[in-house]
Amino acid sequence: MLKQAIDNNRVKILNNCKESNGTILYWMQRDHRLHNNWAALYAQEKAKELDSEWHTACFISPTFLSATSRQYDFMFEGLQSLEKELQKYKIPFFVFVNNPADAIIDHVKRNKVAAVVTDFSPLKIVRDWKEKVAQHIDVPLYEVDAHNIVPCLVVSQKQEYAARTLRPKIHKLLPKFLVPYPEIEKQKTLSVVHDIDWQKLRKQCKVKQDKFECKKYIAGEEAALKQLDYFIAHALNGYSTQRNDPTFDGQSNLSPYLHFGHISAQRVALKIMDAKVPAKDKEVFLEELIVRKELSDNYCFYNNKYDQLEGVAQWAQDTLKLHAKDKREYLYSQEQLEKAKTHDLLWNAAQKELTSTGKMHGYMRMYWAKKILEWTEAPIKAFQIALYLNDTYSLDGNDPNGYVGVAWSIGGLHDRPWFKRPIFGTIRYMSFNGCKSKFDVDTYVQRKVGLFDRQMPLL
DNA sequence: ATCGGCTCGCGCAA
DNA sequence: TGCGCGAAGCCGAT
Repeated sequence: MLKQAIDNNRVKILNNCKESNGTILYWMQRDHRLHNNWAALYAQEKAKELDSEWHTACFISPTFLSATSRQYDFMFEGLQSLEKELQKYKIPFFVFVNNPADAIIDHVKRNKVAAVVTDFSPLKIVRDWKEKVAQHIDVPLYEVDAHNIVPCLVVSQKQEYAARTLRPKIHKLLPKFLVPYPEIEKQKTLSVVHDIDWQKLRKQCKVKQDKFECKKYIAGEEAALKQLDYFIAHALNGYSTQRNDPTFDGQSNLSPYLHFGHISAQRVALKIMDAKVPAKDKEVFLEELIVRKELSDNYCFYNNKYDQLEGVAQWAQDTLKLHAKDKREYLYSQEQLEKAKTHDLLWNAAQKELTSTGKMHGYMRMYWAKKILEWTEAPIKAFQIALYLNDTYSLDGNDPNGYVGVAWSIGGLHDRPWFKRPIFGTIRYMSFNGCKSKFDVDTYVQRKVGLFDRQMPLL
């Protein structure tokens, strides 16, 4: 009997097919890493069971939602470092740029594949691909949640109302799932040797060229681990009080790495728990890393209107409708906002931080999105613009976290109603004066574009 | 500097 | 059926 390394609750079979003879294909979709990856470990385990071997393949869509060159360049950088790691472990690696579903179906037909293993994503487009693949291949398609510590489908079977309803469910299951990972083993021989022409593949992608100069960060697992070490050494101590001060680089800056799966949240959590800092700081960070992040997957999985304002609670939609005709003191177009041309220097600085660094400080993200609601003619329009800007310019754009962040800011998602105001109704309001009382607005505003403190390793 | 009110509804206790 | 309390606040009173 083989040792069962993976909790079977992490695995879901998406069709009714039986395994045949051949290799195991790991369709790496969301989590671009070899180590600390339950989907890769499951592929390895399946291969052992069949006394066979496993391969890894990425099927890159030529376009993806609102992603542009900045996210694709970062992703390709990560995949190139992954290629080297896979070589070390003698795991064949294939990369295709095509419609993912069609490309996988084709690949499975042409090769002797015993089963396909993939990772988990709550996004509609990815679920559609998987459904098509599941129907058109004649071998099993296994889905393994490699992204969440407590698997999204296990922790809750419904859309959760707020963090407070998900939190106890996560904490109850953490001892079962927050465990160290087994090792990936080297395969005996690299059975398929082929060169990947990265430049050619990148050219096959049809994403738009970035309109703004953006810092270039080093992608991949090694860079992510460096960033994590930097955060633990310099900013974790005091995190609970300093994280909401955007003049201070007190955030982990791990979100681009977490988004592309260059680093596993589970590994981050285990490392944070070991750090020698006050318990309160760890607690606050882990709350954000685990509860709030996994709440985003919960929302997107159980609410298929996650990318529209219509997805939020009725009370929030009602209150926004009631205030639809309220006078807007300032009205800006998407283009004015994109170019950071508003009367509010604080808002402009946040927008420039986004376009020039590919990240915006977490606290500013809330203020930024709420002001878009205040300065556009309709809440639906505000939602669309905020999502467009986030998904186009944030390195972690097109992620459940982004959808939920915008829905929280503009649609009161996972939040409670607050004091009535024009335009906002009972959606929580945030003000310039509030920022002024919390941090030094001038220091934040006066930072020149490109000089925001971002300790992520530069390319 | 600190406090209370604002406002809705889930989940649990009774 | 009642009650406590919640993902990040604001504002005015004290």
